[in-house]
Amino acid sequence: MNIGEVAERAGLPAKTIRYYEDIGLVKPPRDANGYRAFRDSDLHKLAFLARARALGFSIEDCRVLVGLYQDDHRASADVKRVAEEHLTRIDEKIAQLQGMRDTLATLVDACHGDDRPDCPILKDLAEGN
Amino acid sequence: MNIGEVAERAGLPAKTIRYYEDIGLVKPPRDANGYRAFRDSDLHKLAFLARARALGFSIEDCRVLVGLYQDDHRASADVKRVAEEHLTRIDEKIAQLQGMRDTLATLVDACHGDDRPDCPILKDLAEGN
DNA sequence: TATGGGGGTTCCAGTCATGGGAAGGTAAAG
DNA sequence: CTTTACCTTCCCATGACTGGAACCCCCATA
Repeated sequence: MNIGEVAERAGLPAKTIRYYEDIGLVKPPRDANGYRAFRDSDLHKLAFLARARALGFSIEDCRVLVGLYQDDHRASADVKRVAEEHLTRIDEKIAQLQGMRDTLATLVDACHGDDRPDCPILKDLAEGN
Repeated sequence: MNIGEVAERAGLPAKTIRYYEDIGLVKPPRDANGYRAFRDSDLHKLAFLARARALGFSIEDCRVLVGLYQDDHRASADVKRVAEEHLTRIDEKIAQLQGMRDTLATLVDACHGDDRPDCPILKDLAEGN
């Protein structure tokens, strides 16, 4: 398989796949013409990566997860720990965004949004209450 | 005021303030020795920027907001529009994270987390359901 | 046999909003 | 005078790509 087909099937841009090779996540062999010759196992791994990334795992987390995936003697506890830590980070991020959202929504609500200059949004940013 | 004091009072790292000057957000004059000599208005603007950034506005949004803030003839509608667009982006981001969170929480829940290799998390990543 | 199109390749630069650290000048304190 | 604490500029790194240039390769058609 060439990179185009793999990109299509894994749901990743070709650029991203080249990048993943660059950082050692996949190691497809090369054809005589220099083209990457992806095996089924490479495609499989890339699809795995695509899904892990879609769940927000960092590249380094992905590296760990792929390692665990390929290790028949892994302990599911190790996988779970990685996932739990990621879940915690996501929760923190959501909480942070939610805080912004609430403040922002209050301000937007308080703003008339007409052609006059008075604006509680700017007032808040300027004075910080 | 030197950069250290301004950093302290605006709640921004000195590095960040230098960066903001670099991209034209603030333009403090210089003393004879080359030190930045911040005026009250610079401090005020930097505090404004710090709060806008804390609400998640991008640097470009901040540039617009500062411009509106300094324009006595602004229409509050213009401010409100910027804030509403930002609010929408935040809501999208929260929804996206919430989706990840839910999937992840389900998977974590389903994983025994013991020393055996069977793991629904990896299974999901590998097969994608 | 040219030529055109649609693959593929590498390499370099840019994104966003900083942060780290080096190398050096300056000011305040003891 | 020396130490210490600032300040300056400059360049590199981050994460995870994305865009683009310049070039190679394979196949089909006129």
